[in-house]
Amino acid sequence: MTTDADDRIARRQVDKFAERRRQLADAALTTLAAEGYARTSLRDIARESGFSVGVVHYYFRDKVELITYCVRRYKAACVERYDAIAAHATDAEALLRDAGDGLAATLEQDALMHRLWYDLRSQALFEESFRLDVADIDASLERMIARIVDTYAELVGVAPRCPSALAYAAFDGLFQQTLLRHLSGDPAALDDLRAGTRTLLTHLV
Amino acid sequence: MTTDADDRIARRQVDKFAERRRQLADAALTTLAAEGYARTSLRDIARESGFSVGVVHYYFRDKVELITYCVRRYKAACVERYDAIAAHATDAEALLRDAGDGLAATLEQDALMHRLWYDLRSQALFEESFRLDVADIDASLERMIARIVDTYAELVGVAPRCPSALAYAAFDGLFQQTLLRHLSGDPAALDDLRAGTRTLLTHLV
DNA sequence: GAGTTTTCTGGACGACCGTCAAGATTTTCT
DNA sequence: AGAAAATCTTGACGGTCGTCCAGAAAACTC
Repeated sequence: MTTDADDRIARRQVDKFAERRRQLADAALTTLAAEGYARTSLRDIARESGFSVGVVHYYFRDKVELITYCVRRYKAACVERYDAIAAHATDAEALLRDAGDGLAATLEQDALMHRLWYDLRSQALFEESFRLDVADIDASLERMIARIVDTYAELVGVAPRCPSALAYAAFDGLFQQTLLRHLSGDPAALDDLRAGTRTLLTHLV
Repeated sequence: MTTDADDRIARRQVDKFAERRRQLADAALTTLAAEGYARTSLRDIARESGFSVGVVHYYFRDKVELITYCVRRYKAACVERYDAIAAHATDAEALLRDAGDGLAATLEQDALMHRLWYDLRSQALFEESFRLDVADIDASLERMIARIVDTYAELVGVAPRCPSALAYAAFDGLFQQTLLRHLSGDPAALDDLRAGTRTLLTHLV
């Protein structure tokens, strides 16, 4: 049987392997965010990572496994980011402001990642390989919006008036349209997102 | 100078050339709808059209010109389809019903074309070549939603309470989420679109 | 230090891509 | 009927793609 020292050594190697996979996946996400799914090759990803294409194949069975791993990694980052939005508001007005500011902040700071999200969600309609992971992300996003809507409803002392799927759809549309405008250079886009968030929350609750 | 007969002959040839371009573009749209932008090659399009790749190159300078022409052709079809939605309602309840039924009908009948639309809109964020045409389509869609919202507002005798861009964003999100669900086989998707259309109209006006 | 294991490189392969052009075929004109 | 123009086919080209693998280099073990 192996000793604790054996376990520690084996564990260190496993951790090293996993750490390299994360590193490669981060290079992949960077390239995907910059170029889009359709225009990203394994050679591009390798170049971004500083390793050869052979290393990508050493750590991932094929391109599909790498992309799927990336989507899962993206999801983890997503959940972390969104759970923080409007998490501490204690009155309705503060929540309206924090929700709008939170969504505007994440859109501005991670515009290219959000663009990638819509790209991948769209690609998932044509390719099976990461469709379930994309659906998981959508479900997380819906929960985030439901949390904000429910919290707002509580703070104004009413029950929410529409299903969480509809609220999510409306916010998703607002976010996506704002992203398009922001990426086109529209200076009013983020303020319109804040105002739109307020309008949707007050009208849908 | 040319005679009338000369004009008729030249015109017939120009028409023949344009007709072949439309035919090739329709084959391209069919293939794009089935496979998505990323996975569609000129060879695939040629195969769908029944002509060789050389014919595609005879009528279009390159792939970019073909895709751009397709997007414009798609836009024309879009505008025609959407201008008919809820165009004849004479009371608020009829408009709510017609708008929901119209959006549900077009989603159901042209699901793959709508999927293509979201694919192309997403691609337009990464490639310049058809970005302006995609923006034109978005503007048409916004006008369509604005028309429906304004008509509803008139019928209930109030002014609309939110900007057309926000109304369009919310409807676009609803439509897209419904498309995702419909394509995944969710039997309730279209009914939820009808219900969601009603909720958005009544709450945003 | 030698042997073993892990990690990584770089070249090759077959397939596919967009584009081009010579020439065949069809259509039109005289 | 023959010539000209228009239309179309087919093969080739250079480039890119994902994948594979022999072997080099680095790290590790004894």
